[in-house]
Amino acid sequence: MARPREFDPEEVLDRSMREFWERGYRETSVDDLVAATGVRPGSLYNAFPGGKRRLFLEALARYSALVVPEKLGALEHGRAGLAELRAYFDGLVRDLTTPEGRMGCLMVNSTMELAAEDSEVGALARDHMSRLERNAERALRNAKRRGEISKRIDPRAKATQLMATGMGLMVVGKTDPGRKVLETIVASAFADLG
Amino acid sequence: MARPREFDPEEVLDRSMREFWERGYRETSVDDLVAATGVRPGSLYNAFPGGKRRLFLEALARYSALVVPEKLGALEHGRAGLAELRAYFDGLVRDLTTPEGRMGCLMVNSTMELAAEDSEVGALARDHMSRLERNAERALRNAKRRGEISKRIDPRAKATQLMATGMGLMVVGKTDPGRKVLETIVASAFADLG
DNA sequence: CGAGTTTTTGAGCGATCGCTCCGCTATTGT
DNA sequence: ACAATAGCGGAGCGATCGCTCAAAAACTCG
Repeated sequence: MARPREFDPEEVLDRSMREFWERGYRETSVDDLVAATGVRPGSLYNAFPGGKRRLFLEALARYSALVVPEKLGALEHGRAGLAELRAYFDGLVRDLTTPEGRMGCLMVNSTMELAAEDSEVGALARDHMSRLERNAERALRNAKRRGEISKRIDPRAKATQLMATGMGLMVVGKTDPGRKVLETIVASAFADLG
Repeated sequence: MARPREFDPEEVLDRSMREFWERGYRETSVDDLVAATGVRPGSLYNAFPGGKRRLFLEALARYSALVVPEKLGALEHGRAGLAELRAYFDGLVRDLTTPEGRMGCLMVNSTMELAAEDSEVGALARDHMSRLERNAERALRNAKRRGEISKRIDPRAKATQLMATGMGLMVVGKTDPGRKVLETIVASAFADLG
């Protein structure tokens, strides 16, 4: 072959993801990425043909594959029930009340910034939401079967509502509203399950 | 005096607001504003000292003063009850299912784009949310007093939840999810009021 | 009609944008 | 050792960014 690469593309993707997460797509310049990764423009464009946008889309995919599962935690498990569902939302609230956690969710940020104009981002955004919805619905079904929640609950509808509640938390969280507000939102969404 | 202005500053503000609404703050260039308003850079900077950012902040204020009341409708009235509260959310759903309505709410868009970095935008965002919350709370109090909703409902907490639900609708709406999803979100949020 | 004041106009400032290209360097296969 | 190959380094491309400024123009005064 030839001269080997001096950087790890996955690490570059990781650092780029962080940059996009902190600043958003448009506000992150290629110079920012160069500074964050230590990889110069020529090498960056050689390793990621398609430039800044492709790098962003791959960073989004990586976020979905690595960061989201971390946030979902036990909820993304077939046996998850009410406790895991609630733990996920409590985790969101906890994150949003820390300084670094206020960057929110890269997926939601990107949805607001780009989903309307970039259909590829729009598709990833839809996938993300339906993933949250599916996990919530399964947890609600398990919870219902185990008697953890009322039989009156419609898992499908409630899962959709909880997904939207998560989205709402991300918006409200951007205004640094204080932990109590966020806790009230979650508590109210869970209040009618009993 | 001297040479009179050839444009109406309020109309310029209106058209600028539309531009920021459609494209967002960063994606709207001064050239875009010049094209949208017909006012050239020199005159624009003369009429709005502080440049693009000040123009944007004044456009935000104008949105809050003119567009938001239109969307709130009868809800922003002292006697509003359950019907007006529900009508507001039905209006949101209706808007989000039209092509032009998918630009969402300028206030929410700006919150996501700028609230974390621009404290002036952050303050306007907080004001906006507390305004929605106050209106919802008053409507819920009226509804409770009139027996339109259960006595078990806590108007404060439920108002906070409904405000967050509105924010969630704006995020979900960006993905063009179909009317049914949005209706489910609203219906679920209102389901436990009875 | 000037004198004085403010607006309009349009060129264009320096900075930054995403990106390209080429000479150099490091590696592999023969 | 030497050609072939591919990544590195970094200067710099044309375009666009937000914004400024001097000169021409349009008004109100005396």
